[in-house]
Amino acid sequence: MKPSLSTEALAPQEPPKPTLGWLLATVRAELVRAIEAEFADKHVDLSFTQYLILKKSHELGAVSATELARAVELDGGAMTRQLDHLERKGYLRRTPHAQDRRALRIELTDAGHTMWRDTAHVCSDRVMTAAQRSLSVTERAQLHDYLERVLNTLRDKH
Amino acid sequence: MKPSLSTEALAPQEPPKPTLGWLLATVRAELVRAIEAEFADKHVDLSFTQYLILKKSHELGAVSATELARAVELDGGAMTRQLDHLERKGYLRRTPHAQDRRALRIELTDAGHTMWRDTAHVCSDRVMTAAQRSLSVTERAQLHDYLERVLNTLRDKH
DNA sequence: AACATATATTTGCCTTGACAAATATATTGA
DNA sequence: TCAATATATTTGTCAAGGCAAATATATGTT
Repeated sequence: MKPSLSTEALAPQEPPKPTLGWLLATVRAELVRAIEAEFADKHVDLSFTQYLILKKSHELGAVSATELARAVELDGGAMTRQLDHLERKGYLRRTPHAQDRRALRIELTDAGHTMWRDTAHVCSDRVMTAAQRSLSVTERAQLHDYLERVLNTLRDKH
Repeated sequence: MKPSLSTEALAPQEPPKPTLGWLLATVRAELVRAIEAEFADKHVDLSFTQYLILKKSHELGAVSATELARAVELDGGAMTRQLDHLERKGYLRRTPHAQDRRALRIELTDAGHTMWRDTAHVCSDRVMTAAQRSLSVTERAQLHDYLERVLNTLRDKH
């Protein structure tokens, strides 16, 4: 490689000095990457967002698109498009709501339930468990607690 | 609001049950939002990504676009476009590299240095400090440590 | 009932970033 | 030197998500 352009000598410093912000972004990105890699490995055709939608759909049962969007914190427009994808893949279906003709009833198909229980859920669980294996139970609880406190501070609920 | 479509009664459960993944995503998103809000408040016309570029540019001095892209972990193509923006705003400049005619030398202008030191840096510092105010020094170190360990596990070092 | 307002979904537009192709220049090896 | 290969930057294309407008339907008010 050419001599560096930098005015200062620079060490190999690959991690750009782990600030809290950098750590949060990087750990999150690695988790998403790992889960998507696990999906690819098991020939599961799901993006991370689609995985979140299946998960919430399984948790909540039949709900409207708007409720689902709120639950996964996704924009309504984006939700419409992801529902298109997931419907085309056969994992969920849109049914008209019986009382409210504006609304839909989004629910997993049998294939969707099976995919969730037997595959997607297993993949993500394996990754999340593996990711935390170097932390003791106490440390996991502390990590959780610290992050919640930072979040509460940011949202100003002291 | 209409009666819920859900098959189960659902409590107001606004936080969708804070998993580690959710906490990471949410804390990070809130930090970015808070910093951008602080910028808007101080009439600083910078996106979060642009802020990262100015920061690295200040840290590293004159470097090539590729080095800068690696440093902020941004795609090369995306970097080109952000450099366009930042150049148009007058915060940095592209100079041809003396020895390598393929490469550029990216460096802050005087306006860029001033913006960084007197404004952007101050805004982000205030936010990051405030965010962590509910954690003791020890707890901050632990949070840092736990996140690094999770990251190392994910990247499979040791 | 008629009207104003609120909500559910869809669609269009915009920005962002990843990825790959294109172009220009460097470097290495025969 | 010439060819093969590697690198720096730019550009095109694509998918994703945010936001706002459009459409359909509900709800509340007079």
